[in-house]
Amino acid sequence: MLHRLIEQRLQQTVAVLLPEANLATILVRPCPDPRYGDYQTNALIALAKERKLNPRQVAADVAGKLDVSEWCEPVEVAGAGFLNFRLKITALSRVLQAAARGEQLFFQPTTQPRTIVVDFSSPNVAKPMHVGHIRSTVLGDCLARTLRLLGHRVVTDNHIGDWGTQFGKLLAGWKQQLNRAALSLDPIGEMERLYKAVNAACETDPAALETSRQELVKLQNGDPENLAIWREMIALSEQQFETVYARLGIKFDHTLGESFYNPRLKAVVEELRTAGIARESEGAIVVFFDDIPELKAHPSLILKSDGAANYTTTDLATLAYRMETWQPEEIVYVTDGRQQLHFKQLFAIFQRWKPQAQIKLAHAWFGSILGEDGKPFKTRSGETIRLTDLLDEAQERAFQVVTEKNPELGESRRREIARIVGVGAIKYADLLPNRQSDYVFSWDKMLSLSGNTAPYLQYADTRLRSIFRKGEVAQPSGSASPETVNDLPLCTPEEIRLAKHLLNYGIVLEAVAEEYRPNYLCNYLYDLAGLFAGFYEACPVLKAAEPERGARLILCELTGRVLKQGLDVLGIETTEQM
RNA sequence: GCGUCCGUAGCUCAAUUGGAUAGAGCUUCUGACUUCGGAUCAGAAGGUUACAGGUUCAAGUCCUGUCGGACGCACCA
Repeated sequence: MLHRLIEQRLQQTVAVLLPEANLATILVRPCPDPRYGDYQTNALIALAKERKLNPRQVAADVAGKLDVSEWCEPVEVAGAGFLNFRLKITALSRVLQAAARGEQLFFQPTTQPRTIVVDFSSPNVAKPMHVGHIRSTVLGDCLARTLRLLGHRVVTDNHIGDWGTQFGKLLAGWKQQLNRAALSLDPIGEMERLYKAVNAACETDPAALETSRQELVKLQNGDPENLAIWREMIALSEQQFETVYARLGIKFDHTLGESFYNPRLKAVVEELRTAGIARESEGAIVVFFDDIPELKAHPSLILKSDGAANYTTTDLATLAYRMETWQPEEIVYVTDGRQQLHFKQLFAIFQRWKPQAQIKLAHAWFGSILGEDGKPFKTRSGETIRLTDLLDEAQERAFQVVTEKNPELGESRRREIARIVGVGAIKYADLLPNRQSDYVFSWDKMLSLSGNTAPYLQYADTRLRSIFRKGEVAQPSGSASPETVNDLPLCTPEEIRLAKHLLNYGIVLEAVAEEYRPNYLCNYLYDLAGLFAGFYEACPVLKAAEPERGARLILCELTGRVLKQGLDVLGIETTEQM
């Protein structure tokens, strides 16, 4: 893309003027304010300060030697020593024409594809998927899609919670008070009821607690009856997961739950013991981090004093399995921020265990879910909002709006549009905030259909498509006839601003992948849709005379492609009508 | 007590990680030609970025302290 070409030329020039400069720091970025230019660099300021030179003088010297006239208007030195670059319309036009010919869509796939495992969603067996799962699910899916688009080999793995102490209570409840009729009607609701009932009993009745403990031990020892019940609970839960994922349009390459790793746990503990990484302490097997100040006060258990493994053990086994199976260069865990300490410990243990491993381990954590009162959104009885209910509500609200706006459409068509709008609104509401912010759950916010929301972006897309429909112009699909695009006049400010914004698509995709932050893409697309709306108001397309008409059609086509692909990366569908 | 994250417009949030005059949406107010779809657009109003210091050409962003909040700190996942 153009900013890269400018950057290369700048680096070449700096290398000549200041031979020992570190060129990796010489970067060209989009200008925050279009008044100053389209792209800028501030690297010369720091460079000059290091050498005790006058920054403005260095900037002026570089600007004097730098030849970017192929792409830019004369370079300007500004402020403390910024260089500002403003694109020539001819250069802009060339990039758009190349895109119209299908050569690229304002980004370049990576030249160094990596294998990246994305671990996300991870719901628990026998529990309803609730609003707490949606953020991991939607974020993880978006990151996986972004990395794939950029050309990486992505493996998505749903590490479901199908093992653990909760099964003691579930088994006890299942045996004592299972209602088969209720189970067939609403399996998750019935299993949740059983768990809550036994859980409540355990708080007052030590005998109930003991029963649950014994059921758990039997399960862990391979008791056939308990294993059969456990498998049935998993099967019922998986049906629920599939239903929700189908509605969200999300697929996993693998669903390997915690239980999958049971056979490997003993070996993990043994290896860590013999390697001297873990040792016995107070009856448990523990890893200490005396040499890591941050973790000094936080040792990590890998085997409880009762001989059972825990979360950390399973995660270590999972990590080892993924290394052996897929040889990834990177693993991204998308979970709640409350697990930060756990992942710091996990990564530290892994580093000692496999010091030769060349892998980037990343915890892409997100904020907690709060209630509308700002207090923690806890899953006490009756307080959970099921994901299925949330989706139903979103689609129903969208249906009312669709019906109001398009009463002439048939119901099934309106339902389909409502599905696309409703699900899109929920996903977007989850992707738009900075992922590290705490998440304030609010029906109105989640389901809002106005403002910076998915429906706004979807609406921009339908208006855009409608131009091609109305004009009976085939929406070119990447191989537009070159002769129609030889001349691409961009005259109005609206056209130019829109065109320039298109060029930055790739920068944003790379930032999303680099920092695991889809909100950059949300904001980019919102700006794109806004610029398109401004263009749409100011610049008639179909009524314009040639060559404006052709140029504007190409601008529409490219905007449509970026918008559609960008929304697709967010996991959001578009629709012809809405 | 220790650690992590945070405090930005009335409300909900951005700010590409140290860049130039801190931006959006919601809300309120004012406008938009018999218009390629008004789920739209143009404009107005709204700020001592919790507070006090410090670092430097430059601080919402980094450092110190204070106040306020959320979360986490060996046998849950």
